[in-house]
Amino acid sequence: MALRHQEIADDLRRKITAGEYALGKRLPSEAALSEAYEAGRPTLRDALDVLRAEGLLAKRHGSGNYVTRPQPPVRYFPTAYPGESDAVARSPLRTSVSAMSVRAGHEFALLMGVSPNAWLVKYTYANHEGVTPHSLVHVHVPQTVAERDLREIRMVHSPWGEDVRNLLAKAGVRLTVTEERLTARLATAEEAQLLQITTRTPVMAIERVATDAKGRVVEVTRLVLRGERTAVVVTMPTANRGGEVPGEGSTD
Amino acid sequence: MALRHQEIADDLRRKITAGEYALGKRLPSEAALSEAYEAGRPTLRDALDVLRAEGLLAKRHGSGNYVTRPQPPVRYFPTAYPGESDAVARSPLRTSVSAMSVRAGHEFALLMGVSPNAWLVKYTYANHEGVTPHSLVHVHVPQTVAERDLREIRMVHSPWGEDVRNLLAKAGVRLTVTEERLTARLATAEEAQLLQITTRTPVMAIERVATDAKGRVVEVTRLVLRGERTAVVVTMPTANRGGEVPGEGSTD
DNA sequence: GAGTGGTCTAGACCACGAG
DNA sequence: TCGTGGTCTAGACCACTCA
Repeated sequence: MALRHQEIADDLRRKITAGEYALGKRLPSEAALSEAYEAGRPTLRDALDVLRAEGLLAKRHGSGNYVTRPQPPVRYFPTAYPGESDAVARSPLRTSVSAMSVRAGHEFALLMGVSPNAWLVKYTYANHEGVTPHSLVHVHVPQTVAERDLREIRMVHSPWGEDVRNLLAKAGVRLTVTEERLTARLATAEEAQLLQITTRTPVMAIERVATDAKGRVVEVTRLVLRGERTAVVVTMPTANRGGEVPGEGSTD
Repeated sequence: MALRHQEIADDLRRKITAGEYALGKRLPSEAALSEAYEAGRPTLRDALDVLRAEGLLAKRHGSGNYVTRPQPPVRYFPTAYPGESDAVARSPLRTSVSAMSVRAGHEFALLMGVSPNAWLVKYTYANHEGVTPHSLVHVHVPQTVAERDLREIRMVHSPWGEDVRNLLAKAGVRLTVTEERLTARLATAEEAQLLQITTRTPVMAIERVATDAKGRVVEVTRLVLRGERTAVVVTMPTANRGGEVPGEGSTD
């Protein structure tokens, strides 16, 4: 069963890659296209959604649908180390940071093993790719883990909150283990508004929990990244594996 | 600006969590609900999509919308080691495997540094969570990297293709580095059909590339996992970090 | 066969953006 | 101001499920 909006997407994709609709040019209006394809506008919009997800189209509200080329995605490396923190120079993102004090609340209390009334410092990173919002980062640190004021961030070394880790390091906090939990889901209504996307756009949601030598959770960070504009890269050496096939010694 | 389908979703969520619609019970039909809310059916269905993404609803074509509870997501660990491969016992997934020989083609030729005409062994893993398809895994291995026949897999140790790594290990191939590249995107038409989801469902797409000591790429695996049913967990020791704040020796 | 969800058309009104 | 995309209603037809 061929879906109508897929058929239309296939035809438009062909025309785009054939150059019939040139790079940077505006497509005919959705009304005109839906008439040309003898389709309803929702159906035609579903077709455009397919091409947008492929990076071939960009929508501009009030202006039109424009032909684009897929761009290489922004790369996110789990637990990037300070040594790599020229990341900000290589990153295509512009980052702005703010900080405020908040109460832990039940959710963070559970995660961090503190009282729900405990004070946290919450850093908010907003990353933009050109003028387009790309990702949101919220870093939470208990106000008690460092004696000096953590609120001050002079220079952004990474879009992903690495500066807070640097501040923690300077304050003598040694992180031992960082666990990251990644899911692919649709944007919530709030995220959609902040990232200027719709709730039908996939995002990569990451929860990062860092623990110090005493087992205390000293950083909980939540990241929401535009899914189709982000690649999470995990590189692991396989050399230190056991090397044995389990349950089979030399069954050659 | 409050969106109508969000308002309806909020109201339905309230009724579900309040027990007005009990767990396991069927909701009124979409036609009835759209009339009750004085909304169009597409709008009502958008509202149901929100609740489905939250794990509160499950759709059954021809039957109805049923109240469910969010289940803990399936966990995927990048480059799980054979030592952990009782994973299959802990996993809630049922796995079936098949293998076939295929030509590399241009895409894999580029990735693996082989000729497009080279033969690969392609393993396909289909994972089911109960009766629901959860994920698809395609493992590609050059037929030349191992002398023995790789086609035979006697027992599944992991839903993610770990068995192939075990076979490689037995054949004397030592993997040194594995890189995984993760993105969140919408399902393609083909994936949607195989996973019994719609093309508006987010998936976690993973490309895994394993290299041996000689720098050869000996395994390329593509995984497509239902996004809202999967958590990728990355745990990294932070102890072996440089520990220095870059560019600032003792600027205290 | 009756009822359900899956998809589509037709048409409307609103919010945004450029001239 | 006017054309654009964003959202919504109304109604239709088809495919699937189950009694």
